[in-house]
Amino acid sequence: MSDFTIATWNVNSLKVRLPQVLDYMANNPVDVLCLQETKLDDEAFPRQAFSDAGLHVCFTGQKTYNGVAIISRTEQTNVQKNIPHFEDAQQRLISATIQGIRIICAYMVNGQDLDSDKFVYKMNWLTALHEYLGSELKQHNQLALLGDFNIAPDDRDVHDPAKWLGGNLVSPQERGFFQGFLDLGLSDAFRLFEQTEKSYSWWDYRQGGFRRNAGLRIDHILLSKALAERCTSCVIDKIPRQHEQPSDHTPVLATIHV
DNA sequence: ATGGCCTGTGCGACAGGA
Repeated sequence: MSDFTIATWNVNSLKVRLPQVLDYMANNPVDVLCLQETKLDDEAFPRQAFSDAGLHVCFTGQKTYNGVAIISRTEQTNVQKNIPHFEDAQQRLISATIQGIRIICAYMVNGQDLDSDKFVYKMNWLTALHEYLGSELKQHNQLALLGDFNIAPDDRDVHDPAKWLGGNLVSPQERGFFQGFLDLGLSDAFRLFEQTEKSYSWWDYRQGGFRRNAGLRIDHILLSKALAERCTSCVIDKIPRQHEQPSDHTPVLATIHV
């Protein structure tokens, strides 16, 4: 038996954060790292830097916006880009099987505002993801969905619930989709364990958000039953958020006894 | 204070993020 650690990190530009990502893989026992907001098209992706470090990688991206990647220490098979049967110009999802575990890396839609066209797109995107997850769970007993969900599932996950009440990222509609994922049989790995209060994964760059711990927990790891039963810890690693030139998100890690 | 910051684009502001 050994530990298998999977993680998710919205890097807010892989071009800027590449040294931090390589450093993170060199110095942490992370077997799989899912990245979001790479903001690079596939031609510009630094594949050589990862292969030089002995890492496997799959990715799908576009210039300026979005973009996702999965970094792993071992081979990846059955790589699938985007959500099948969902036409989408935005590159927000990639799946791969690694050591028998189906890994789905997602950068879910922000939505901007409840009366925005972008919120309509968010609802449609989440509907397509729910359908895809149902189909993937039928084929894969061991499945993990990791990423930037752009949903704070509970008021515990919001630094100032009164200020955010009902707004984008915390609306009943968005939380309904999160609950829908749980209803498929997935578990929020972070809530499998006792956690310190006011634990967040994102802090605004403005107004000293990190210093004041004015954050949100919007980056999540959801595990199928077979993985949740063998999950031994889930933590938010705040150290990268303390670095020079940090991403506004910090990594979330889950360890599974395999 | 529907601003404050950061990134990309591309060279001046603006879009987008959350």
